[in-house]
Amino acid sequence: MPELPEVETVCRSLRQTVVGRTITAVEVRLPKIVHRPEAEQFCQLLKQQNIADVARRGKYIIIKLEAKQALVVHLRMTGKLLYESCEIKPQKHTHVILSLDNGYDLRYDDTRQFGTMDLVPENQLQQLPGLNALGLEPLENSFTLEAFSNILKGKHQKAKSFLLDQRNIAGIGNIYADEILFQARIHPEDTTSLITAPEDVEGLWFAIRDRLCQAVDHGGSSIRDYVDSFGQAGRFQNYHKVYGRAGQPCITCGSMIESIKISGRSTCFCPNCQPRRVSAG
DNA sequence: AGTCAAACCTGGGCGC
DNA sequence: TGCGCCCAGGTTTGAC
Repeated sequence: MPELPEVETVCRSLRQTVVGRTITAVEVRLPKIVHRPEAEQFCQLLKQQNIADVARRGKYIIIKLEAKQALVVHLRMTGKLLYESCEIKPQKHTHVILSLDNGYDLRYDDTRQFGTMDLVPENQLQQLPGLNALGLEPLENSFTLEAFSNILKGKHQKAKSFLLDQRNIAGIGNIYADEILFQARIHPEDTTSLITAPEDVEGLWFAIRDRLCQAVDHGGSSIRDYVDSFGQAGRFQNYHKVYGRAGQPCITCGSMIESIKISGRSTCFCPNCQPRRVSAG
């Protein structure tokens, strides 16, 4: 479910609610969600800590604590961070509960149990596996056309694989990869080495920012599970042009949207609007 | 270096 | 109603 726009929406909602609060109690109901430290120590270390800030890097949520520790949460497919009254009964898939000092809880809920939590000293964030290998942050000012061109240049991946590879650009998942490639009129199986024309490179760079920004503005996309920390669904699914539209006519040209598999991921595209590039010769 | 399949899990949707 | 199968927004690992 959650890609950059959804994770950003969760972070924004958490900033309104949990920053400044104190964690009064911690309950880990499914220990495997907590990677480090071991669950018992995790609870001990979090208790009585004050929440200083909430940040995002790629698809990671970083809850910063005043004692210079950071709680790093990855939602994977079905994870949710919910801000709920402690009087509401925890659900079947509520795995971690942080009780706050105002009668509310910050709860981690995850049907498929793929998500992770790590509590690390803030100065060791850069060593956390996964977080330490992330590429450019696409909504930051540092994501310039030049920086983007430089990473594109050295790669020989399929365009779709390039966008999904978190070491290149952080935060893009299956939905937005398809939407970005449609806007940039690039075939998902074209290798990045074919994307050399300046207008193509700039078009792709622009599409990345544009699709992600638009999605953030609409509170992300809710396909099945995603909600923000208030339990609110996103609205950007209403603006998807190719994702989930296989067999339906293209919004731009009326051709049938096709669905193929690229490294196991379903990929929707318009064969007319996104023609294959052919290498010279 | 790049690609792919499998693994981690539960639940929804489909065909029979 | 129920069973079996396939599918799902992510990441890591190991094999080719």
